[in-house]
Amino acid sequence: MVRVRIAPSPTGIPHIGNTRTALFNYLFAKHNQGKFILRIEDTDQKRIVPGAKEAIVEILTWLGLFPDEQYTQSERLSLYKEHAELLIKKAIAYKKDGAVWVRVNTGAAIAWDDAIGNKKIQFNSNDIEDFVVLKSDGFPTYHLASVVDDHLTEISHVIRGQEWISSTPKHLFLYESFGWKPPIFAHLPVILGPDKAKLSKRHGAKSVLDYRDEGYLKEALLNFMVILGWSPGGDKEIMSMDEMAQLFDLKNVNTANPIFDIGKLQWLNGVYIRQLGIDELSEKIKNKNEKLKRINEKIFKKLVELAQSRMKTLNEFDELVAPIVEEPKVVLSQNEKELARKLNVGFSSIVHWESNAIFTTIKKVMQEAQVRMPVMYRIMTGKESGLPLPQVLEIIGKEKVLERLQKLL
RNA sequence: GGCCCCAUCGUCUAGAGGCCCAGGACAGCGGGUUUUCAGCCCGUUAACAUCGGUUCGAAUCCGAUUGGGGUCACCA
Repeated sequence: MVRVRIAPSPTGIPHIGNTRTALFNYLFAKHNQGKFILRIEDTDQKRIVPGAKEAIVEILTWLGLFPDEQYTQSERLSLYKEHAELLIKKAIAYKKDGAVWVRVNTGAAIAWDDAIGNKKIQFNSNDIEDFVVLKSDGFPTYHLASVVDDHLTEISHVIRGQEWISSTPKHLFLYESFGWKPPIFAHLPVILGPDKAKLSKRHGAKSVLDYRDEGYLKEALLNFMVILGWSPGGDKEIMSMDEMAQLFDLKNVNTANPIFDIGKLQWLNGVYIRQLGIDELSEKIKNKNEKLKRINEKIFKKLVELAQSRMKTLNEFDELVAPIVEEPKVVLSQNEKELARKLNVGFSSIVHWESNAIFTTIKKVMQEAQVRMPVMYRIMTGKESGLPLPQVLEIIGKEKVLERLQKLL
């Protein structure tokens, strides 16, 4: 029975790195009809950040990574204490300054077969220093708590970041000391920033909640994270969660550290936005911006249709629609004023105000003055590009359009 | 620095000895469609870190070098 776990500590809001580890664990569990377990590692009281635990759950919920079981280490303190005492009894651990330390046997090599890259990793136990298992405040350290919990909850595979490789010998030593069979370890390469340094706040280390708030779709984020360091082989890269779970295998997780590339995420987000139906997309956009709920439903959908292929994130809708929702600030040159005057005359004579007629007028003015569309855009919206102009003007309405032109002259 | 991990286009990757003078995707560049910008379609630039082995044959196996990363807490 496959049982995996993620073990976040509530000391911050999960970023792409942590979350990708969660995803890989989840996919591995689903692929093998196993269990996906969430364990909150709140054993460092000083570093706990209020709200972090809630954020972890919120992110997992948003992404659909629902845990089958959940544990919290601060509720299991007696368990760790018991086991620390057991180690003392076995003369493997000793007390010093109120803490319980473990001395690793010297002499023997400590090795395991890592599931990533399918290779053997070996340490010399002489290189491993004594370490604390129970702190003087009575809380366990990660080393003790995770080993005890992984064993007690029958974790079969520990899939975690590569930063844990150097403490794995300690864990293995603990397993051996307790007489327990260790799980299979799989150490995932860490995600690097564009500067090839560890992911920092400036780029990908933003909280996953930030990406959601910026208008990224969970499907895009999930797809992005899964192809960062994993490939099903061949050319496939757009996948639904079900496909990922079906295809996922630790065997083809890459051994090298991938670099976070926001451009690919943006592209993927665009792909998923374009895949959405208009109703669904409208709903998502409205949920992000209350103000938009005031716009007439029919017009709103029309705007969504026009904007769909032009958005990389949901939030970009606001900017695309700005020239319609609010009066743009435009200052025109003499030449542009002349064109505005011509547009004014042309538009005034349109009886049935709709995009085709509007466009005919715009084209006429452009032809006469030998100018191109960006000029027209600037006059009407203050920007040189945007949603299709005739449609935009149709939506704004004849009266309002003429009013705007009036002011420009 | 010690220990450990890693190394294919700028980026994500395919590739598990001959199918590879290395394929796909993003980005870039060029063109087409056109109502600007997108989108869509077509084309294009660009990589096996280096040096030694092994082999009839190496991106693929081995070693060294170089480079990058991780870790060295009563943090996880």
